Amino acid sequence: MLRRSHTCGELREASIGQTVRLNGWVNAYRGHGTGLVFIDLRDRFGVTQVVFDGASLPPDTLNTADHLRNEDVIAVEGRVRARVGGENPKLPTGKIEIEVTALEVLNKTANPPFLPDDTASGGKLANEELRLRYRYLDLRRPSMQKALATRHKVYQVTRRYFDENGFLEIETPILYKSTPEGAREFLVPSRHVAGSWYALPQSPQLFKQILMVAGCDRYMQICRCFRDEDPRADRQAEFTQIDLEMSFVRRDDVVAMMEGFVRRLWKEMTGFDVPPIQRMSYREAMERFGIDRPDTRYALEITDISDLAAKSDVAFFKEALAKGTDRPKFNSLRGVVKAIRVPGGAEKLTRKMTDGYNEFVRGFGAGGCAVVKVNAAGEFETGIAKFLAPVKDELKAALSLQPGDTVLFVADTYAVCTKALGELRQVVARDMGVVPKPGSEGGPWNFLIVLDFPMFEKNKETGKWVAMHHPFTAPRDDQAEAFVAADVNDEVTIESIVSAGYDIVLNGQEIAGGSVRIHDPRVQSKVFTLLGLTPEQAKEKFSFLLEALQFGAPPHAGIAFGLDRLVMNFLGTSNIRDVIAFPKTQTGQDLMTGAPGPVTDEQLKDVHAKAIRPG
RNA sequence: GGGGCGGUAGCUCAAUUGGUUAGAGUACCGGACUGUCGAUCCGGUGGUUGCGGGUUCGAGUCCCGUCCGCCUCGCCA
Repeated sequence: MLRRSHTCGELREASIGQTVRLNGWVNAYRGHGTGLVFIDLRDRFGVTQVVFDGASLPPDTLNTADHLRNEDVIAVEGRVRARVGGENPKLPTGKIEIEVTALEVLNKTANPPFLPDDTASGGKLANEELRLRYRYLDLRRPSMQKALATRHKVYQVTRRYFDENGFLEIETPILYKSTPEGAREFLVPSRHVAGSWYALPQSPQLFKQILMVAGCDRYMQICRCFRDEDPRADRQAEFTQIDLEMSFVRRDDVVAMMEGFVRRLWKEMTGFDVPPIQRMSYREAMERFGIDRPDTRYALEITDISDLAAKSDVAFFKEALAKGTDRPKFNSLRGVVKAIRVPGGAEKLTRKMTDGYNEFVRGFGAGGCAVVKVNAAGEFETGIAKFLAPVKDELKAALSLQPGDTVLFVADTYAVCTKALGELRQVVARDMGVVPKPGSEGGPWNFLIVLDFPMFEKNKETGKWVAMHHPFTAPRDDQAEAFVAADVNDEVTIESIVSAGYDIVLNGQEIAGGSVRIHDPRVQSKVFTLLGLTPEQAKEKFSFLLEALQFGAPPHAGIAFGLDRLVMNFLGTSNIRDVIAFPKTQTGQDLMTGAPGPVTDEQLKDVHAKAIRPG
């Protein structure tokens, strides 16, 4: 075999005159069969034009070259020369070509179902189902190669940064014990212990805390996590986290370490200098943006106008406000009226759009979305305009309204209003065209650290308290004593306790989350009590961790980044499958391998399991 | 589990209100062609319209069921 002396991406004018050998795939064929054939030869590193000239080649070589087709694998030997027919500015190698003296066909291809060409004739990629079926062909596309390389670089920067900061990379088990709260788990039957099962980890949470007890001081891992829940565009059942934990630290130490990581990562991946990241409390995020991961690249903030609404003549405002004043904060059934001012919305938001908003907020349980426009004269128009007359001036002042604005109102309980407007805000932002393009080209990177989450929230159906992060999340340092002292039936106080948890939000997307962990047994037992776990039940579920925490656990805290989402941001894609080499579909299938697939009765017998086949 | 969109040649798509033999580009095969770079020109092969059923004189088109893919709600401590 003619083994390569160079890759297909590296030859330049400086190499003119050299004899070289290239290996690669035929990316394009342009033939003048009787005497001249051009082949664009491709590998992971680039494309180089090679020329077969009938004037200087044996006829059979020219004939073989004339029958080369896309995706054939070949080796050529030849001389580098300046392009005779003019440069191709589209290629980095576009100033040179290889005048072939020898050709070896390493492997002819079957006719491929589609070509791995980002700029395919017709301009469109084959549909994703087909691309997943033939993943190895799709991965040959330069943009997919770039995605793999980008992901690789994220691994390298990550390992370097944490190594420099004294972290040990430690692997934790994939075959793990089921801990049934949280996400649904994938299960693996045990052969040795009949009737017992492993679970695949949702995250290495408990192990990394144990590693702190074990004196590892600082741990990191780029680890696979498994959650058997329905996927989304940015979510797969099998995904990758950058997982860490630190000893002898408090909240701000971890947050600072994370901020340093983000700054390093963005600098190395994009050249962007991340400015100091703003902090925002959960409460403020919910009040101003209606969501715990606000996209702060645009305004469109939410304003509570309950007081003014009470003085208006809008019947459904008053109905909503009458819904109760029972509890003052999160998850509240208190009736409120909230509004979003949309600058310039009067012109841009069509009736069809605003009708759509009405439907949209109903999906979150709201009765509807009222729309009022501010005309050139500064007067309210459409919908409920005349019923707002009594508070017209106050409302204009409260929302800083200008001619040409549209105002969107939702009236319902605090919880429903907040959720509905928080989601609606994002739709309106897209409709108004105020969302900058994400990705490394053009759009700003807008980071936010969200702090002071409530420790607990009420489950809507059961009415029971659930941990907002997880049961080992500590209260904020200044809240611990109040928490220990609090009456478990005092809902207002319990709800007001904030945790030492933190999320990092990028352009409205949660890219990392973590917390200081509980190392005080009094606090831990109070948490279990609130969650409705008896000491026996808690021990049953988390025995090894609780036991470990008794033997000199250092104060510790950690965080995990969603690696897939980081890579998505660097590539500017909203499709998580673009950043995973072998992703799964919405039903968790791998279209290339056919997983999941059947197993034999013998295999099942070995693991003491029996399949229930639908039928 | 719910909602939405989609499935027609290897691929990307078209096909009028239900109407004759389901078309185009591309790929592939054959031919022509010595400076192309989405090469060009000529010719050809290629179809269980995802699958099953129904309505109809007649179904790619309408109806029911089902499978697959994508988006989304629930879910994801």
